[in-house]
Amino acid sequence: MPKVGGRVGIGDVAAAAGVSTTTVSHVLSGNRPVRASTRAQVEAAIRQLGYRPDPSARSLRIQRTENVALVVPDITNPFFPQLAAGMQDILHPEGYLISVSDAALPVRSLDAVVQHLLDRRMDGIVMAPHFATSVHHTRIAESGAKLIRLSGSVDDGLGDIVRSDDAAGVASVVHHLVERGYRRIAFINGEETAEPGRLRIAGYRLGLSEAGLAYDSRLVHTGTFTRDGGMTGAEALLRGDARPDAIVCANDLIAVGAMDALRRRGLSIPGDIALTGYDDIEAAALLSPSLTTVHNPAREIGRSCARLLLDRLADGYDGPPRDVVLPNRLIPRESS
Amino acid sequence: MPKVGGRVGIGDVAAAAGVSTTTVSHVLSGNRPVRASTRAQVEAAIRQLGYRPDPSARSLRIQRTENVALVVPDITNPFFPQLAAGMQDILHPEGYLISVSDAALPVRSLDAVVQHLLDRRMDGIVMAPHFATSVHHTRIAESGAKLIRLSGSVDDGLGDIVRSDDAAGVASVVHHLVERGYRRIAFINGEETAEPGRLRIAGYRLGLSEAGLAYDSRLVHTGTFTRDGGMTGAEALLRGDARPDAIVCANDLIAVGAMDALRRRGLSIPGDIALTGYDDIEAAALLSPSLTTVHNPAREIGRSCARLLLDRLADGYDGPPRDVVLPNRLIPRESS
DNA sequence: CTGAAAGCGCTTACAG
DNA sequence: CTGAAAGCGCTTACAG
Repeated sequence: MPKVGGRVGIGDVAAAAGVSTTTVSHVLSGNRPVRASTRAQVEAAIRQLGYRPDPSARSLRIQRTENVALVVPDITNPFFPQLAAGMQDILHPEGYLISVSDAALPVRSLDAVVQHLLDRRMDGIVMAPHFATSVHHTRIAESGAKLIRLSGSVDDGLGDIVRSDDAAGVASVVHHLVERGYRRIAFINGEETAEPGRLRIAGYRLGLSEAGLAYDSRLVHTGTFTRDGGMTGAEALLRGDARPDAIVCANDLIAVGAMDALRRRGLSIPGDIALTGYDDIEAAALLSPSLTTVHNPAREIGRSCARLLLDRLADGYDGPPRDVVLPNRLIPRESS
Repeated sequence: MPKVGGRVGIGDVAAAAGVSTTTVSHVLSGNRPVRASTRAQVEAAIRQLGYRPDPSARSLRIQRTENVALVVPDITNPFFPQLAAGMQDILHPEGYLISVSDAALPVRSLDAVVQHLLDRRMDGIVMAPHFATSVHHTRIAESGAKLIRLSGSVDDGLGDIVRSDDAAGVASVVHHLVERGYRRIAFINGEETAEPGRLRIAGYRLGLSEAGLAYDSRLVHTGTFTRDGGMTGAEALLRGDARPDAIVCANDLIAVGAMDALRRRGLSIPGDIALTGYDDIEAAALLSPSLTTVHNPAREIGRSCARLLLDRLADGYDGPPRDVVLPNRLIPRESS
């Protein structure tokens, strides 16, 4: 029975089983062979006493916390919970705990969040914020924590990268539209200063050229990744002298805004103009018509991050940073 | 300068400042007065050596981890990330780390998740899963971890409760419709076996009676909390002999399904029939017409949970469980 | 106002 | 195959 008024420790187990704490420890860890009969006695004592190892004591001794952190720019953006769920799929069964930190400016600065996590001696950190700089990455790497990022280049040697192939995703939308018979395919982009903006317009151009279609700058409008951006963009395209028969939007929010504009003009989707988005937010399936889009494999990205981390944390991988690129999936719906 | 090849510990600081580790510790904690000049020397040494306390050593000594866990049934449901963000608003500045665990069946059983968190010696646990039983709550409370729940009764003495007032929320929707001139107000519910189902229909009846309107069972349809449920429910109401002029839905997904059904019949919203939802999911604002709904104060709930936890963890509150009820906010939009 | 020392509960080199 | 003992880096009663 458990001691009154005190946690049962490895010493209690040892006493109950008539062995040393050393042996108890080795039964638990499997780090060295233990005679079967001894092991059985120890295991019986553990069960009987309800012994549970103390993680702080273990961490102090082994100099690892077996804690992993996920830093996101905005936990409220549905992409990130999916990422977290994917990480849990892999790391939970291995006994790792995942702390999620939202570095939402201006409430919490990324500097402070990173410092906090390093102070807490996280074994691994997955950095999702797009505004993270090499300063942050360097600080993490120097602290000894393993680093995984969602964008950037592997050349700095600071850690592994996992990402999805946005350009290929947009290109697959273009192919889908071409197959459906559309030829005058327009593109409404968000900010081109952002990485997604650059990658997605590149995908649009790639898709066109693969389909043998010419790039026509009159069919391209650059704005913001918002509903307003989509409305403005669609109106500009409809007023222009090169009228599109399909509009590819750089994200779903832009597509919602474009849908507003088309509806106001009395145009039918996809009858008069086809429309596509990117991201597959929840609303994409709920709109009428439902929106053709590309599903970002957030959960899969999370799983990959976790596997790369585990390689380094548990399996002793210590090679050069790896760059994992995951495919995106086209989700055809009513709007195209 | 930091020792080569080793973490700088409290002993290094003590040596550099020419004091004992006891004094260094007290400078850090403020647990006993230290002469100003001594403190200054210690602080200088800390800064110079870049000393950072080791949380495992501290936890081992003080028998607390300063870790808090949030357990959710599905991190992918947008309510829960908001909850997590609210908790962070309060707990991050206090130095607490928040681990998020998704007890999504059948992948991870709640039993296993709870056990895992207790093994990790969490100081506090916020339990959101609706399928948590008193067995789980009892195990948590007995382990010494502080428990906060999002539903249930405070009478079991197992921990604090934070919730929003769903019944009042639905009642406020009914009032809103009555003010707008609607009188034949129908209700489409989800499963009445679920707590939200029970609370929301209660709110509907409350709203009616407060407005002096009679309850008419022909205006009520019970189904599931899904888009399909809404479609089926709306069709049944439209076929019935008591034709409504407004439909209150027990959640936004039901409202989306009802919108499908109305649209198919060629009915205009809100011209022919007004429509409202509950939850304020992202899609509610993106639909056309945008959906009048009730915003669940998820972030505020998270903040309240964190404050109650902090009361018990840091401020020594040890009184009886508290029951915090937060108001919901009506979001009037185009559909009503 | 300050310090010497015990001890939190583990893991692991060292020894047999 | 097993054990005695050191030590991870802190905090805090005890003493002065």
